Amino acid sequence: MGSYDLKQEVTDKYSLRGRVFNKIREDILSGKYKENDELKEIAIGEELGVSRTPVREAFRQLELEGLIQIVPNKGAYVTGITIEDVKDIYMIRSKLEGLCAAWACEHITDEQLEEMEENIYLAKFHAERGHFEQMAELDSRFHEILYESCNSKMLEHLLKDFHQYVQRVRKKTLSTTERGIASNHEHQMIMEAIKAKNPEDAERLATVHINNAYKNMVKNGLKEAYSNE
Amino acid sequence: MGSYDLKQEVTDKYSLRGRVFNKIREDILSGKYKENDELKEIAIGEELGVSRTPVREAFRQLELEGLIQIVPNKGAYVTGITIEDVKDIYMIRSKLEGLCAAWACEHITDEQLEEMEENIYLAKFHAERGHFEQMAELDSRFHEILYESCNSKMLEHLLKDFHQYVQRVRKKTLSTTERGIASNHEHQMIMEAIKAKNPEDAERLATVHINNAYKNMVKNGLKEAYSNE
DNA sequence: CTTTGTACGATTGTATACAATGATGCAATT
DNA sequence: AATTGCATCATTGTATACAATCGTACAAAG
Repeated sequence: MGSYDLKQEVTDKYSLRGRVFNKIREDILSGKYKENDELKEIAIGEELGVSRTPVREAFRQLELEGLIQIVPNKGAYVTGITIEDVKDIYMIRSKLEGLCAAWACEHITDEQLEEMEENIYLAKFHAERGHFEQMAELDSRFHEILYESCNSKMLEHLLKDFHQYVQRVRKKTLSTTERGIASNHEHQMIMEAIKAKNPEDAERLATVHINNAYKNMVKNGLKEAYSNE
Repeated sequence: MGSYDLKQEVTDKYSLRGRVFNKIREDILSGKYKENDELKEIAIGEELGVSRTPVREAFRQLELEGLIQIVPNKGAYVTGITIEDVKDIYMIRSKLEGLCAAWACEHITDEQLEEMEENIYLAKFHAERGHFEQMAELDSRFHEILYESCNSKMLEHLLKDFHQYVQRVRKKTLSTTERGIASNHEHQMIMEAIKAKNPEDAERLATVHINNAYKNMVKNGLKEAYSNE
C-alpha cells in the first residue's frame, strides 16, 4: 500500500498494465497465488495475452502495494502477512477508523447516511440468518461508505488499502452469527453518533469496533489459519 | 503511499530503475520539479543516460507514491499537495506517531534511546543558536529513530512515507528559534516517557507534539507559501 | 472572424530483441 | 565422497522498434 494517496487513482482499467495489475492483485487476494509463489513475467504475460512490458510495470506497482516482493535478477514472490502484521494493521486501523468516523460527522452526506442505514437494516436480516457471504459483503460496504464520508482522499485511500489488505486473512477466519449481530449493532451505534454529529462518540465507537473485530479474529482461529499452512 | 509496508523495501539502489526512481523523487521533494511540471520519459532518460523502460517503471512507482500523476497516453505530472492534504496528513500523523511512541516503550533498544538523547542534546545547542539547517536535520533524525524503535515495519514505513511526503511543504514554511527550542523540549519529554516505559504519556506527548508542529506551520505561513505560487 | 477538419509531430503504450545475472547439473579434481 | 569449476539454461534487466493516441497548427469553409 504504498504510501498514500499518497497513492493516486492509479489502476486505469483500460490499459494492459491496469488489467494485468488488477488481475494479479485479484488472484493474490483471492488466494489463487499463495505466499512465496513465484510470479514469472512470461508466464503471466502469456496467460493474459500480453508482452512482458505491461506485466513488469504491473509488478512494480504490486511491489509498492506490498502484495509481492521483487528480488532483483531473481523474481517476484507473493508476500506473506505475518500475524504481527495483521495485529499492527488492526491497531493502526482502529486509530484511523476513529479519526475517519469523527471527520464523517462533519462531512457525511445525506445519501451516504441513508445508504448506511439501509446497509445496517439489511445486514440485520442476513446476520440473524447466518448468511455469511452477504454479511461480509455488507460489512465491507459499510466501511467503504464510512471511508468515503470523511471527505479526505488521503485517509480514505489509506483505509481502503488497509481494509483490502487484510481481506486475505479475513477469509481464513471464521465468522459467527453472534459476532455478525454484534458487529452490525456496532455499525449502527457508529452511524447514530455520526448522524447526531457527535465526533467524540463516533471516534470512540469506531475505534472499539475495529478492536473488537480484531479480538474476534484472534479468538476464531487467526493463529490456526496460519499454523495450518 | 500505497498502503504500506504495505510497501516494501522497494527502491534497490543499484538497478537503473531504482536510481531513476530515487533521482526523480529527490528532485520533486527538493523542489526542482514543481507542481504540474510534466515529466517526459525520453528527456529524463537522456538526462540519466538510460532508456525509457526503467524510466517508465520508475514512473509507475512514483505514481503509487503519490508524487506524480500519470494521465494515460498523455504524460506524467508532478502532483501538488493541497492545504487540506497537509492538514489531513498531520492529523493522521499525530495519531500514528502517538501509537508509535507507545509501542516504542516496549521495543526501543538501548542504542536507540542513546541516540535519541544525543540527538536532543545536540539539538539544544543548535536550537539556541538558530542553526536552522542542523535543527531540521536533527528533527528528521529524531523522528526516524522513533519510527524505527516501534518495532513495526508496517507503522515505520507508513510514518516515514508521511514524514517524507510533507518535507516538500516544510521547506516552504519558516522555522523559528522559539519553535525549535519548544520542539526539542517536546522531543525530550517523549523520550523520557519512553525511557520510563510509560506508553500512555508517550502516546499523548507524541500526539501533541505533531499537533503543535502543525499549528506552528500554519502560524508561520503555510497559507502564504501556497498562495504565493 | 470563427469554426471545423485534417495532417503532422510529439509522446506514450506495447512488443520484441539483446544483455546480464543467477541457478542448476555435471564432470573433473582432490 | 565432497568440492570446485564450468557450461548451460531460465529469467530478469535494459534498449529499441513499432503502434496508438493526443495536441496543435494551419487551411478551408461558413
